[in-house]
Amino acid sequence: MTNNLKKLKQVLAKEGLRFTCQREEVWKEILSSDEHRDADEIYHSLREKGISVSRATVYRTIDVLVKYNMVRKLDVGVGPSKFEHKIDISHHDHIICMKCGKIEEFVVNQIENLQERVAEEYSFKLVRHIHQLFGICKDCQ
Amino acid sequence: MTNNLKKLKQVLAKEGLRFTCQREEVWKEILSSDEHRDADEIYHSLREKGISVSRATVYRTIDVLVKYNMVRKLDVGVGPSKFEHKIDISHHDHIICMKCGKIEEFVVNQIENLQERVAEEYSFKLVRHIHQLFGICKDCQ
DNA sequence: CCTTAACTTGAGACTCATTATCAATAAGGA
DNA sequence: TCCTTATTGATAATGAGTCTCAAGTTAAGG
Repeated sequence: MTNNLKKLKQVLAKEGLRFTCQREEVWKEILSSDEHRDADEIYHSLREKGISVSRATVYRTIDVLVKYNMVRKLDVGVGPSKFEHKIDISHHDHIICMKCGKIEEFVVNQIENLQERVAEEYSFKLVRHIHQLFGICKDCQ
Repeated sequence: MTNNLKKLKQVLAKEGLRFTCQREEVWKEILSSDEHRDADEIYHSLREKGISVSRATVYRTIDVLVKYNMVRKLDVGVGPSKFEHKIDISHHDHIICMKCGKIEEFVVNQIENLQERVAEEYSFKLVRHIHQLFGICKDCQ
């Protein structure tokens, strides 16, 4: 945990930003769960814990965390983006149920490698990717 | 072309919707280009041709076309969604330049197959997928 | 510890893509 | 043609996310 706080400080320093208790709280809140939550859920969770942070600050902090690869932004096709921290989490993509919204994670290394090859082929420097499978889960069929 | 109009009529019938000249014009407009355009671009292109269709109708028509797999919705991460028709177009995914917005298309059959396997593994009935690579293209590096 | 300049915060206004509303209009079956 | 019902379009509403700016904090220098 202290390690992750250090990470936040480093990142803020690198960006020329200050370390504030709000940014610390947002980061700790995101770290505290492995769920996929949207900005508003994170905001309300902080509020319920009696921590006063504004919605704007939640968004602003998440932006930095996403930029430095500490948080992943998940565009689920409808409604607000979801976020998940990437600490001690190995890379994975998502398979999403179009009926109930359930999100499962998957990894196929072969796909990861093929993506790199595609980027090379088109002379792109690959920064990130979105790979989401949408379907109907067992419970909803 | 007549074939594609027939397709529109069939789809509308299946949905219990009426065949109107507005829906016809929107569909023809989308078919007329292989670019990735957003709803507003499609709307304005119709306007410039002297065809009077409202933005609302453009969106409403696209919804149906997307539902019936005649048009693909492309969420490019920032700004409005882009659309492309899927007539006589083989399946492909996209690699997008984060700087200039250039969109290239790619296909890797192996990836397609692996996706099917993932869906099976998680007992999902696969409906669609998003697979987008984001990076910096050669010209922007 | 104080001062100061610069950064950050928060509340709410704002943006912009998309959706909803609803009166007027058009489609298409009887 | 008439009549019922769907559709259209102008515009209002929505909702996620961003911007604004006065007031509050931070931290570097003295």
